[in-house]
Amino acid sequence: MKDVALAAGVSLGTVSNVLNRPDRVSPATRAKVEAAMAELRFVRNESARQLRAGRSRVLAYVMLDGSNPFFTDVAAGMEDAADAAGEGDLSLFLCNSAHQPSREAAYLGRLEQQRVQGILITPVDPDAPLLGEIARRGTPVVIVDRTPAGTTHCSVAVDDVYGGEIAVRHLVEQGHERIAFIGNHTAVGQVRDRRLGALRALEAAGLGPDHLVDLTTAALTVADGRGAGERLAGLPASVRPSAAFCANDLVALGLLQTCANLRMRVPEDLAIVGYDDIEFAAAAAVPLTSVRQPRADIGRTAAELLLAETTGTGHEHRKVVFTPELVVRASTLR
Amino acid sequence: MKDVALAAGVSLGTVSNVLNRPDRVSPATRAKVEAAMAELRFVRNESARQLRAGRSRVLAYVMLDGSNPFFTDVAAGMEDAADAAGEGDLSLFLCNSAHQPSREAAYLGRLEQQRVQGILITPVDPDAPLLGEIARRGTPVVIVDRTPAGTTHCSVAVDDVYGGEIAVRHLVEQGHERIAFIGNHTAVGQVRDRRLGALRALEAAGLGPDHLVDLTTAALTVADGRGAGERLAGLPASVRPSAAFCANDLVALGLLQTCANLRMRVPEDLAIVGYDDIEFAAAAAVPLTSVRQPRADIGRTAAELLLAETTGTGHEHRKVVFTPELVVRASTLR
DNA sequence: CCTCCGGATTGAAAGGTTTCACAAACCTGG
DNA sequence: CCAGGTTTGTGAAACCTTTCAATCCGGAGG
Repeated sequence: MKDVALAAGVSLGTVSNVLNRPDRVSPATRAKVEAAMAELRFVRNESARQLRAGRSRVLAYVMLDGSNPFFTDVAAGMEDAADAAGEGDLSLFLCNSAHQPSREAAYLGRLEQQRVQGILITPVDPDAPLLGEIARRGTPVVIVDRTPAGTTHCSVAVDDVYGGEIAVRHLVEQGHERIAFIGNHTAVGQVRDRRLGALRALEAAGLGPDHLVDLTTAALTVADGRGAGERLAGLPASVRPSAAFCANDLVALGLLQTCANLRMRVPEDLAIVGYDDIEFAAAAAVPLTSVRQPRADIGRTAAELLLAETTGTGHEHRKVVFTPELVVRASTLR
Repeated sequence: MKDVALAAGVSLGTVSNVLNRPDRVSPATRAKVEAAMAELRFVRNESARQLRAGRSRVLAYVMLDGSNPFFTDVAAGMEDAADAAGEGDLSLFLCNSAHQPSREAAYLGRLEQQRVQGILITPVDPDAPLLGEIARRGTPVVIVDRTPAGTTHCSVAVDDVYGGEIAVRHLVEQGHERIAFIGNHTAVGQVRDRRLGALRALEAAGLGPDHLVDLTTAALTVADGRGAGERLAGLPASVRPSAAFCANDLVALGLLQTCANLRMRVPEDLAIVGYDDIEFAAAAAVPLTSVRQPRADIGRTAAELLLAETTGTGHEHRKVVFTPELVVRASTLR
């Protein structure tokens, strides 16, 4: 900027004014300065800018799994919200923790040091103390697609119990009485909630919890789905479920693939319900019945909550919960 | 840092030493300083750090399409390379241009102002002058999965002509003589090259260019594939191709879906070859024959080239070209 | 002709770190 | 006990902006 000022024959302050308050400077000077900037190939230094101004124009989304289309769709919703709100002055950076707590922590540290305007995150563990600390230190954090126990952040999630419920209710209505649950459910969290919903639906139909057959996987990938499919096929016919409810679509697609390999017909031999309704679910071997989450809305809402927190005064943390819906396709309709 | 220095009873320079050269400071003082940092919840200010130090510890990948698993897999390869090279001191931020030149330009501007260490990009237009300007101004740029005409950057790409060639050679070997090419080929670029390879394979088999039937799409999405499928099905039997080579897997999956809807059997009525071999290709309705690109290697190599450029002295720009391979599955085997 | 006003421009401080020359304290061996 | 060397610690400059009070200038009003 000093060089530009020199070249244009004005003071440094004027160059800054051209950049930040162009209306405060006469058209003639502005033209001179702009010419000098072009001439010298001036590029603003964002570090200095941010250091002095104190604020940053960057949001970040720390995704749990960049290779799962669900999260990239959520991210797309955030981008829309940021574009709409920021008047081109706001950008969203994506970080992929790939389920690794260490990577997640590294990104969070970096973002906090960078003094980003706010952090959106689908965390490995929504109750990790680190998230609360960051929020307390002043960087707003919004939890996406998870529900934290505490009240230090806003969050946006989907009613997973209800999602599980409608999935299994549908299967029961189709006449299934033994249903596999395929996923990595733990004591808390999303997958547990989906399973809980499944149990509720069974109960509502007068079927006990023993009608749910757990096939536990390590994670929720296509490969896990394939493995679970093989285990399922290996069960004796007397106990083998006639339907499977998968904790996400990747697992369901893997399961579907195993079925194709083993010549099990879907839905005749096995009905399948997935979760997330990613784009590929509709294009699958047998188009997949799935529980649709409003992906873009989740992202958009999360970004809006974050922006409200950074701009608004007297902010109250909110927990938004969306309601999923069942999309019925061939994989459950005989 | 001033506060920390005060609290620990040392000078500001010492605090900096604890942070940057811990071996230069005695264990006792270091402990004092670290205690003060913890007490005061000190978070380093990256802007000031970068302003003074001049260097940044951030790489960025500007993806063309975040919702295409191909690019997220490429990004994963980059992350691995960054982790390996940076000793935890380097992070990769992802930006999604979503095919929009304006968004791409906005990200590039932001990244340049941020003085990131380097930019990886799959550009909308690999020959856009902006990229050259950025490189000339000093931010290294590596072009990913595209081949720029000029020589201002390193680039990593895949031999698309060869990819098209092996795809269509395979179809010809399977006895197909009229082959649809589904994609948005233009005067230059990737899709054109794949089509060119297809023509070569036909020629090598003694079949003229009229044996390739162009079904042109607007973009390369699943929806485009569906649309192309409907057009293809509408062709009179006399001219309808018996096989289709799709410019990417998303298109192929869309096509496959239309086939299922219209009761066209794959591969009996229509053989299909995709491109990219994304994970979902194997899990599709009929497992998809596809041209596999070494996605993670592309990303890894690109990041390594970028890092070599930033660290090494006397850097020469290189263009790395990988060779794709055909993965044959049920969609072409009758 | 003078005063006053408003818009345009200026100059300097401030923001939080790194770096480097330098000073202080300590240790070694003679 | 001292010269010389090593280890620790210090202080100030520099990095590039933004911001704001202060100055300048031309013109309108009296």
